[in-house]
Amino acid sequence: MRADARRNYERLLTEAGAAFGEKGTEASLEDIAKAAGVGVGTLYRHFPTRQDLILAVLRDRFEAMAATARDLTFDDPGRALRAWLLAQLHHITATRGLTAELAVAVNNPESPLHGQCEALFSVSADLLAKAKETGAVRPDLTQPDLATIVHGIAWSCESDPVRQERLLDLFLEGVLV
Amino acid sequence: MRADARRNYERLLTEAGAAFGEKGTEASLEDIAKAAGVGVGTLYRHFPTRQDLILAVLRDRFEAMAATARDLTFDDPGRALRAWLLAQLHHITATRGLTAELAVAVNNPESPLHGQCEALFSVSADLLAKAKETGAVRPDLTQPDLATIVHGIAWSCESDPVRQERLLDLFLEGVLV
DNA sequence: GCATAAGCGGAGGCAGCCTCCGTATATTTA
DNA sequence: TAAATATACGGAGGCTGCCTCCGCTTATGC
Repeated sequence: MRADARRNYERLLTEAGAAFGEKGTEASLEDIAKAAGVGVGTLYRHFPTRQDLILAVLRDRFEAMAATARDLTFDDPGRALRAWLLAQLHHITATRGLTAELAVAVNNPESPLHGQCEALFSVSADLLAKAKETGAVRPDLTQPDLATIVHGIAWSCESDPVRQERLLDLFLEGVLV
Repeated sequence: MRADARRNYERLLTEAGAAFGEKGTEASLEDIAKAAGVGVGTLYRHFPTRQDLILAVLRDRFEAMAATARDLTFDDPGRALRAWLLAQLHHITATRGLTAELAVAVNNPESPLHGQCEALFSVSADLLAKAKETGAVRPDLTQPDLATIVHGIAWSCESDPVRQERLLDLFLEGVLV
């Protein structure tokens, strides 16, 4: 790839992330191109469809999430699991505007991002298995349960991390006495 | 309101509900007008903005939900609360495509639908108070907690009522042992 | 039946989507 | 270093959907 092409690609990705975060996935692609200082033609050559652009932005975010996962410490399995779920919440919130797309990627095996999801799933699955071994969580809990509820919580109070954390704890601890 | 106007209004509402359910809130308004057998002008006179149309559709759904609430039986408070949350899940699922709008109405006091939400909130609040009295739920649980988690669950597995019910029960019972 | 208030509908201006292709520039080669 | 060429750029233009405006139509009251 030519140097100018790579440069434009990066700038488009940056501006797209900002625009999607501000205005949601319906942000004008012409505006994104303008913000990146290129013509629409260039945008469409790099990202033939809006979906391609969205996916490219998400791919970046997945990297960040995978990095977080690698840095997790594994003292108490129950606490480790909670920490990981909380980290996911923060990442999803940082991906404001794309939460719905993220959820599609997670739930739909057809998604081109599903492969990257798998890596994160396996982190969840490992932590979950450890937590089950030590009896920290109920044995019928599954990794998809966790993925789904985390996305549900992240989406339903997208702009309020405090409430997200509260709902996560309610979920973990239960509501019925 | 003239008879023909009322007729067109109703038909537009019906078609809009169908279109939003099928294609989401971005469904073409011209298509909706066509499906209802009227010109776009008529659609825009009745519903000056897309938002107005969405809100009108939701208003209908709220009525249905309020009716469900009135029919609730109040034997065991814990069970009654669960039944009400489950009923909400079903209604939100039936409002497929508008879940996000619904959540906005619930969370944003500025929304023109917030008034109708209040009626439903008070049902939740009553059931919640009763459940607390009998010690069926933890005392720090709030009505907004419930509203938010229900929407999160409904949204995160929009098309799978079985998983919705499972997640609701996980939430109620808790995950940590 | 007529007058008129109320309602209808689609033409048209505008914005954003996406394609296409002439122009410009990075890279390779001699 | 300069020519050759592969690669990339960018915006004009066709298209679709949004929304407004206003001349035409029709229900309703007298």
